[in-house]
Amino acid sequence: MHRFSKKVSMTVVKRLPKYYQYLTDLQLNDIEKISSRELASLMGLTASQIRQDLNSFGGYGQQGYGYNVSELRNAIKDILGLDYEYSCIIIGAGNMGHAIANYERFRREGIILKGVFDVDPLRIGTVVGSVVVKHMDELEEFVSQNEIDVCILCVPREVGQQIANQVTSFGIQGILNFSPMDLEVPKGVEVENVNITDSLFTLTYRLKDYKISTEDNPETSDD
Amino acid sequence: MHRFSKKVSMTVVKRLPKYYQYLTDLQLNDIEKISSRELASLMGLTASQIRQDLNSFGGYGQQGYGYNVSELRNAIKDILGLDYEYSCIIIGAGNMGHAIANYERFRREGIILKGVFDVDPLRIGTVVGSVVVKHMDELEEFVSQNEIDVCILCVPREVGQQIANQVTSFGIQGILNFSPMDLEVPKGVEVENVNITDSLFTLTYRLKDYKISTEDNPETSDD
DNA sequence: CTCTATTTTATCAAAATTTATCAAAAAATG
DNA sequence: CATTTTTTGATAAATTTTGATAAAATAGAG
Repeated sequence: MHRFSKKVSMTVVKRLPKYYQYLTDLQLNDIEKISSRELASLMGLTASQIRQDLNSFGGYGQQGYGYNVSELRNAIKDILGLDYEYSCIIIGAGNMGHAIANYERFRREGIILKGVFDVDPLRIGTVVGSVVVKHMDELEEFVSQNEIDVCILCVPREVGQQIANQVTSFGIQGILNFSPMDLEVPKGVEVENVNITDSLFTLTYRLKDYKISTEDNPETSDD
Repeated sequence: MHRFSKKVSMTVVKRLPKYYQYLTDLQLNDIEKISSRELASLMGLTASQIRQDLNSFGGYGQQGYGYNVSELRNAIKDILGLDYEYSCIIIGAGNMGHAIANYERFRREGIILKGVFDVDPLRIGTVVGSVVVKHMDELEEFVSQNEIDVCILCVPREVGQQIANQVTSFGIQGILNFSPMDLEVPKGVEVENVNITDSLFTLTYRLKDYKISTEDNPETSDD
């Protein structure tokens, strides 16, 4: 099996969830096969890129036919690691923590919420997404008794790094980081950032850009 | 006047918010100047890339000195369009809508929340992030009376496209989309997606990847 | 005021990514 | 059953992005 023989670039990996999403939709609509050309038009990519992307994991397509939707979907599901069930905890039971805890999609794909932690006495003991919020003091013992794969960090910037230090020292290897900052983590720990502010700012950039390029005479003078 | 003469790639633009963040932190720590080498080490980039990135907007640095922190920060702030005040509305007053509405950082950078809309009778009339939730039926009139730059979409997948159609037909040009789907929008409308599921899945990919690659070969790579 | 150490800017080379092309395989057609 | 059409996978070409370095400019020391 050559599937994991050569390293696939992160550029390609970042597109995989989108493939997975579209294939899931196609399957839900009882569509059995799809060609790279059709999928490209659907997703707004080039057919060539799709073939190249998919082929970096193995030959899932068939010449003259295309790709079998459910087969390809299953393959990508496995490639994304979704054939495995992940245990996760959420740290920070604020609005963002709530939002994630109640995100149905995560559970459906096998990401199981095992605990929610906070330091605010008003939050501790309340139920968030079917689990009872515990105090951070209980985190270490909890992690030692439950194998936790992923920590979803929804805490303020000021404490993000400190909590990341804690959870990694307890052995957690994956962090989905909603705190608006970069984290320094030990080798072997994977961090994926969701930086809402950064996203908003690229939007404002594009809005401004559009305004300027559509104005005839920009009078931008600063010195 | 070469500043807006050649188009800057999205790859570079996506790094700007991060520069802005780091420069803000430096300024807060009363650091007046910084060289590309220092900033590179701080941010985990190469000095060369930083120089190239910054120079694509203009000569903010000074040879033999480096970059003046507050000057560069202001420049990037303007480049990101943050010299302008944006009016925004949130559609969907669920947990995610709440989370965004209470995000202090947005207001601080000049993104002003003007309204929150939903269809759930239980939510209408409640206060979210200092504004009262209105029914979607009031959206059109509200938008016509208040110039709204950005719509933050926090609604379920099923209604995302339909609501995007509405808001764009009312003249809104920018959408920050938290609904887990791609949106089709008229030309001139800018959409920035924040897809939490996609982020989680790239994390699970990397977790699995790491597991597999360390089973036989305990060599690790860093970026 | 001159000299040296820094550090940007501009340029070029290298690496990575995307797109295009095409032979080979499979399916569809008649 | 031969022929045409479709479509992949592989390779090549084009484009974009990154990294390295020489040239130019500045600060600071003496």
